[in-house]
Amino acid sequence: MGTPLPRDPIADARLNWERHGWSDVAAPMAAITAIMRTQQILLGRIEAVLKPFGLTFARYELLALLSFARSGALPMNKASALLQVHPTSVTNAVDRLQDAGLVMRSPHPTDGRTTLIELTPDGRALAKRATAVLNSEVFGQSGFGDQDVDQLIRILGTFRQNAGDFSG
Amino acid sequence: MGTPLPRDPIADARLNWERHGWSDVAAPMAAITAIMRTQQILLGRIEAVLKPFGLTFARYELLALLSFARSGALPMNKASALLQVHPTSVTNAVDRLQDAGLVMRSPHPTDGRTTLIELTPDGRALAKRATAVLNSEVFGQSGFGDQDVDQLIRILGTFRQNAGDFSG
DNA sequence: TCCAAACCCTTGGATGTCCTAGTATATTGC
DNA sequence: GCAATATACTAGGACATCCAAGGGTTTGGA
Repeated sequence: MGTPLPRDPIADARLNWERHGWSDVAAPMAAITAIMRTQQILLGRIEAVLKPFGLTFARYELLALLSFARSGALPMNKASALLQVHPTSVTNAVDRLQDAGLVMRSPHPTDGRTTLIELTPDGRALAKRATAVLNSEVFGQSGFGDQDVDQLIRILGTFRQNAGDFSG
Repeated sequence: MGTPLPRDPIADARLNWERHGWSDVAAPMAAITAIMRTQQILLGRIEAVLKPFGLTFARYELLALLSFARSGALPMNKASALLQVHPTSVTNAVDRLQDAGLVMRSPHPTDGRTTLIELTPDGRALAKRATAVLNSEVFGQSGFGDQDVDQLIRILGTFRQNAGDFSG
């Protein structure tokens, strides 16, 4: 995985698609495959930055979400919905963050079914430090031009809305 | 995860970034987060289509790659490089495809270190059928406009090249 | 020639994601 | 008021990914 390939494997796949008579879907296939690969690269960069903090991307996202909540606490199901991940994934992340002393579980005051996730002072401080490094090392050096960033936000925003992510 | 949110969570995150004085990286943060989420949606669609075939995306990618190789066989390390995944992931995928009778391992004729992965007739037939459904159900209904597809291929292609994926 | 370095694949361990069930609590309808 | 339904979280299993380490093979310099 270290050495660059002499040719773009996705461009090659697109040519293969066209050679097999699937020209009508070759371009979207290439675009979708490129999204998959780009996500993989970006996730790798993010995880490398977070590793010294003992965080993974999944755990960081939860910490960041909590740090933006006014009370610093959210119900599990709310976090699951906002992060767009399966409830069991939130349970998993909370388990580990709790072991690390970064969040606490507390009962919901009126609904006995609901568990609140609450940021500890340590968790809030770590979220702040991790965000600062992420901003400077990843988001500030994304490698996308300003106009391309705007294009991505527009194209992927439309896609996510059509996919039913949000109604906005 | 079923009900659409009333607001775009990524747009909200961008507003939070700006409110905290990180306006300079708020847009790339939103673009990168959107890529992560879009990948998640697309992967879900792909896996749903492949499930009836007993395939996952990782295993399908390997089958498709082999079906485009002239001899129908590739060394493990070649497959790892072309698919841009860790060698152990290829080992894992080959194990399961071999159990399903879709590929075979065979020794390299001249290099005793290398193992060749070879498509069986069943594997070749399944790859063909799965690709047909993927083309019609996913790539043919991507939800991206033609111009947006071209933009994505351009933007992400540049990004991947700068990230060292290929030297092309 | 010969041994160390490089290379290739596999195993074992850790993480994360999802799915299917199962348990506990709330709400609704009769 | 009590049973039926709905909701919220947890437990266990299947997969995929990566890293670290190990054993076999090849290559190249001393």
